[in-house]
Amino acid sequence: MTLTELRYIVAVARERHFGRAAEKCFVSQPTLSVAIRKLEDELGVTLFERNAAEVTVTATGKRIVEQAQRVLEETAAIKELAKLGKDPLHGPLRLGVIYTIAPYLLPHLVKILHQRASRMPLIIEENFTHRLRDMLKQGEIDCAILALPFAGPGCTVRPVYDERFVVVVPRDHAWAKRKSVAADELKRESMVLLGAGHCFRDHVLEVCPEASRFATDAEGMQRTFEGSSLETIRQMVASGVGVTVLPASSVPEQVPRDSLLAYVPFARPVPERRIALAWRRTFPRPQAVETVRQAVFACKLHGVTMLREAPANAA
Amino acid sequence: MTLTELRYIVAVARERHFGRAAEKCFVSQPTLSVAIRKLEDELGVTLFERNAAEVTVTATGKRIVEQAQRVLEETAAIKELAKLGKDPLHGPLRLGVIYTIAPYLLPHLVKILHQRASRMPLIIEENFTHRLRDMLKQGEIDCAILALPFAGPGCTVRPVYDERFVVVVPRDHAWAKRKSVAADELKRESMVLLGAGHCFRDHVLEVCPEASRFATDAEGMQRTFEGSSLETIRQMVASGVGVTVLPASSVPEQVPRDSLLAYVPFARPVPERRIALAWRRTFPRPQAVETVRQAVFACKLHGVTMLREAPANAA
DNA sequence: TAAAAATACTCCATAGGTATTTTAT
DNA sequence: ATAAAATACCTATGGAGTATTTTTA
Repeated sequence: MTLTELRYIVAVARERHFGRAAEKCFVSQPTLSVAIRKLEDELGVTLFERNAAEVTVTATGKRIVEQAQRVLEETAAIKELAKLGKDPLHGPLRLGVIYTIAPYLLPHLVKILHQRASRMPLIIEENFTHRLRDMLKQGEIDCAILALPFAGPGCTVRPVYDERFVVVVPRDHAWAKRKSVAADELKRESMVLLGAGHCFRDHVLEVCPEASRFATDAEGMQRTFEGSSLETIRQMVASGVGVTVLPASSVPEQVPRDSLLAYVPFARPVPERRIALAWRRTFPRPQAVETVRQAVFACKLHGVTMLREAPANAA
Repeated sequence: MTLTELRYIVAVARERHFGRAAEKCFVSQPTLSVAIRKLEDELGVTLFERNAAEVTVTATGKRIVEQAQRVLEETAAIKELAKLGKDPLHGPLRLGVIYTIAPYLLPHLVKILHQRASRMPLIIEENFTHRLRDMLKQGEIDCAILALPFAGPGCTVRPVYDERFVVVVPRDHAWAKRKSVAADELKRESMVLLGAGHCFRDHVLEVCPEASRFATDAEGMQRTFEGSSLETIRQMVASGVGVTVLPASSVPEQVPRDSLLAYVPFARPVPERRIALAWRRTFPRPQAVETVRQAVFACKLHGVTMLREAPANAA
């Protein structure tokens, strides 16, 4: 049984005439006759009664023709689905973002993408880098925004921006009024770090290797603390537990007068992290990804350098 | 797009592996790859993301695969319908019967067919011969029981029984006690005939050509009357309008003691009509028709001679 | 290196064409 | 005699095969 044969029997049932039905199907009359005979043989049923005068549909034929019409309608729906699927900016895009980027980038990104690709809603997955890598591989998300270094199997990775780190201290801290702080000054301070699993924790430890979970001071007092999110850490610093380092995008543009916190730039060389967009090489909507990339470039973030002319691939 | 291709994509979506999917479809892996590539090209959409590691279904692919499954289910229903349609004794049979046979034959016939082919309900059409011929031609009925002569275009006609005619007179008529009446005796009587269109009217007029709508007696009194059905005629005779001729099957087996009518056989040669079963030569359920024919033979009708060994075709 | 899909090619089944015959009115 | 479907026969597309290559983890 073929879809063509079904189209033929529907045409014959409609026209009640092999010749005219053949015309409607843009085939010759013998082609139609043979095809219908073939289908009748296969089904073991006579669908049409042929008369020199006219063609009539048998009772079984009528039922089968109706069913054939249903089949053809359903196949037409496939073509419709395909047509919709052709527009790469149509249909949801599943975007993964690491915890230390999501709350600060997404408000900008979502707004821009909503303007530029309104028919492409974002399904957002906030998670750790390693989890995003797995989800990319499994096809649970389509692309991800995360920090380098990153290597996903079968993934293309393109850097999108560099983000400077900023020192955060309590308002009454000695550094609060300083123009800058050097990285190695941090080792004398009590520090608040993100918990394990966050790549940003590792970045900060690179800047300040002396901090670690069980670091203590000369008197044996604990001097490194952990928070589960950047916002938690910020609150801990505000309450005087210690100092910390945050990515620039998480720093408010205007620090309120009554803020308990002060944000101090690093002295050169300013530590920073490189943020990238990653997606499966095989993901069939590269234009959707490119649209996201361009939207990231359009985000207005302080302390961030967009990498518009980035080289092809980077890892 | 072919049904085969749809089967392929459903298999790949299920197995998430071209090789295994190919096995399930009993084809080689390249065959499957090529077919799916072809469908993707035709639809202009990527259905699957291929990885060395694994195959994942795209968002559009998922929708299309679901729709493909629906198509395949509907095609399976076609096969089911065909299977049902294969049994010639399954599904209704549309049977036409002329007015002067239906009320007397059908009670027997329906009972027998209900026993012999319970899955073949009869759709009964009671009408004039000429109307039944048209309906046969149009495929509005499948076969018909009627009186010869009959010629339908594209029809096979087989005689099934001969039915004697019987004279019917009022109880107090001079012939009421006679053993027989000769046909030419009728011309002296007032007669009640069926209305125009009934073939039985013509049969009776062959027996008694002197009767006609405007026949009058010596004094110019009307002597031919018409009724619209055999039962109406019977009542008119009972009320004393005249005599009539009925087919034997319409004569009650037991005449009630208080009947106002008497039934008198014809003297030889007994006039009779030949009843036949007719159907379109192209009707695809000859066994259904044969079943009806055999069922007619099994009917117990008085004054009727079944033609079991009838010759092939007769007109 | 190994596993999987893609490619190259070959073959044959069959869908479709044209010309003709059969059939029924 | 005519109109319509069936049949005969031919062609070419493309579906399916095997062997091989490419790809990527």
